Amino acid sequence: MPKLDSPQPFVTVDVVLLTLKGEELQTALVLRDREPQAGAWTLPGGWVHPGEDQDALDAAVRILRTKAGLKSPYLEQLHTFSGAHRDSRGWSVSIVYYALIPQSLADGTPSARLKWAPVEQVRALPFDHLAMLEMALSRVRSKTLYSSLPVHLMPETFSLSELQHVYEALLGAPLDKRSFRRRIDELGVVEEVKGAFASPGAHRPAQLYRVKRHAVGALALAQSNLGVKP
Amino acid sequence: MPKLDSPQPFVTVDVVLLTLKGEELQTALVLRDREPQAGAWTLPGGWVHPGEDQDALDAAVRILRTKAGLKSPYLEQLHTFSGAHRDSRGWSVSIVYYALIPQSLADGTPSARLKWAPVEQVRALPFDHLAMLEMALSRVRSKTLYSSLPVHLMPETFSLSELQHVYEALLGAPLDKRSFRRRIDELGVVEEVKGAFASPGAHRPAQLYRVKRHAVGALALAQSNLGVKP
DNA sequence: TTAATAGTGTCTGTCAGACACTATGTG
DNA sequence: CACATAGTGTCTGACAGACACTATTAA
Repeated sequence: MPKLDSPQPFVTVDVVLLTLKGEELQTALVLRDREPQAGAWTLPGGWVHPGEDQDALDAAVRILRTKAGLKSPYLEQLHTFSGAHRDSRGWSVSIVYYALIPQSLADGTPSARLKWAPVEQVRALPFDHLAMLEMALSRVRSKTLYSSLPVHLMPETFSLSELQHVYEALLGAPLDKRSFRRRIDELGVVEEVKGAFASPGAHRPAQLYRVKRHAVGALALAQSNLGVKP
Repeated sequence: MPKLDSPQPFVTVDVVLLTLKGEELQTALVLRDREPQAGAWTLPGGWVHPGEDQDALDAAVRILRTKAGLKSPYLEQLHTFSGAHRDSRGWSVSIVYYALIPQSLADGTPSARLKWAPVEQVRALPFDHLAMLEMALSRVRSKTLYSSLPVHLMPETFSLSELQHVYEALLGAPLDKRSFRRRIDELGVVEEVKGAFASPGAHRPAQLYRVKRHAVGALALAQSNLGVKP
């Protein structure tokens, strides 16, 4: 068992919870109610409850439920931050997850203890929470280049143009419509909703799509760019 | 501070240490000397020592040093495994790293308590160590497709043909020589060793290369395949 | 009819893969 | 010389990006 000359690290879970409002990526912040950093806005997080949580993912789910009133969004482990000095209470470990939710779910989380902040405007956070946020943003943007991750930011049904706008907002660059649609089609993660169209103005209505059930992670990297022979 | 109705999780670090012997990827296993699983071969790991380690990476470095006699190979965080049942002693967290070393370093780790096992022949390991090994293999193979990660398996100097054989061993598929050399050149992580050639037989000697100092991670994903406009 | 966005047809430059060719050592 | 591997020149099919074109609605 552990060395007794010093206490064991304590273990927490933090969650970078992201949504897209309009063209703007926003992150959830909660008001800390105890020291250290009481009264500061931080990423939602908390202790692991060994009696209650099966594992750290379970703890992340519980934290999303209790701090933001959300259940089962896209949730994935990001990184584990640890060290003697990241928290003034001593040697600590934070297993960090990131979650993506559609705006409709984010709007259903009104609370004095939770707010949504545009990620570009978050310049400082307590502990090492800013590094966590930045790593999550980097991961999401990187996955946007080659996967269908951003579909988790979309509402139940959406048009391909709306999805393209989301990709463009995440990448900060315009995309070619033809290439975008080809790629989304190839990923095979969305399907038409037969007969459903969006008509938001004086123009042709758009076919609506939804995420396929049991859609695979769609992370399959092509065996290319290295000369892999078939 | 933590809820006192149950003890806090305990925190360990495990390392998937990989090298390539010939065409065969091998992983380091160490003999456990205490319960549970005393006498079993497991991944090298150990408790975090809060008084000694600055952070978990520091603990991984210490574990490599004390269990394998190695220092500062390529070392990167892989994933954190946690839960109530993965270790019979209770709710536990393992922050897992993976490391790559050249064969010459691996050969310098002779010990009755450490052995090298071909990864394809490892069918069972205690705790959840097999899942850790499999995730590390998956990560290494995936990064092989688009990065220069495998250079860390190479000796100080090496020819491009040798490097290609390593890539082929990792991917389990033959690569096209021209495409491979183009790609390695584009990655810009190796440089010629002027005047150094390998002459292992009755044929033209090969230019030797080494990893560039301060070579960037070379993980820059191209902004392509989505129609990103310049 | 106009305006505005949805969606498609199709060309073209680029480049990964294929592969033949040259280069250069040993025996 | 033959032989084996190192290294290069170059063609080609596929495909990402460009972009113009058609489709379809509301006003």
